[in-house]
Amino acid sequence: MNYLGNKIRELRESKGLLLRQVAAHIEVDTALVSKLERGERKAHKEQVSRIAEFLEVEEKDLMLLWLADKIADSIEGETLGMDALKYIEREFKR
Amino acid sequence: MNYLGNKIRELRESKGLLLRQVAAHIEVDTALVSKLERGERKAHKEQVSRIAEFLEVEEKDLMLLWLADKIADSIEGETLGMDALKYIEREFKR
DNA sequence: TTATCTTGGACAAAATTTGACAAGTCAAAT
DNA sequence: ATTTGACTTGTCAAATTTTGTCCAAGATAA
Repeated sequence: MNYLGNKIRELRESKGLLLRQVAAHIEVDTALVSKLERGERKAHKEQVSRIAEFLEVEEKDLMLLWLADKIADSIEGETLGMDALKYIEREFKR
Repeated sequence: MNYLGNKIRELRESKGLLLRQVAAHIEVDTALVSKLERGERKAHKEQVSRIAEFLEVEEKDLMLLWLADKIADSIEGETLGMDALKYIEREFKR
């Protein structure tokens, strides 16, 4: 899953920014940012913060997507995925 | 989180079985089974299958808990965890 | 073309996970 | 008090996964 990457790309392009500008801001190679946007690599929490800062969006908004990706990845291809989600939600309500 | 480990221990003890018997059946060290039950190590999918077989419960039942642990671990300590869960569920319904 | 932006692949470095082994605790039995 | 059996804990190297860079190649626009 790649909710965060898609969002980042959308934001970046809507602002007319280049990969290398984002890369410079989070101090990594341009290729890596390309991979983050396409979901080929996972961003670190810290990187998400800095990207939010650079793209001028609420850190919380990106962090939510970052977490959503983590969850989605953890159950990808699992038939019981949905059941497990429900189970967790029920358990958390205690 | 350790839904699976707790369940395994509960089942094993209710049947009066020993760690080393489970260990023998899934072909690992006894210490490892101890760790799996206490959540210090994560079981492999294949190991879950064999444990279910040995303890005579539906594989699905244990697999659900195994997945639940994965999800729980992926969001542990995250304030936005619940929001992310909801987000994923909504997305999945499409 | 030429310049600029982006992507893909290969790779080493770094981080994480894994499971065995040995030593440890503890309680019950002898 | 010692032994025995069940379980736990610490350590460690091996295996696996993840990360990020470099560089070459693909796109795209001017």
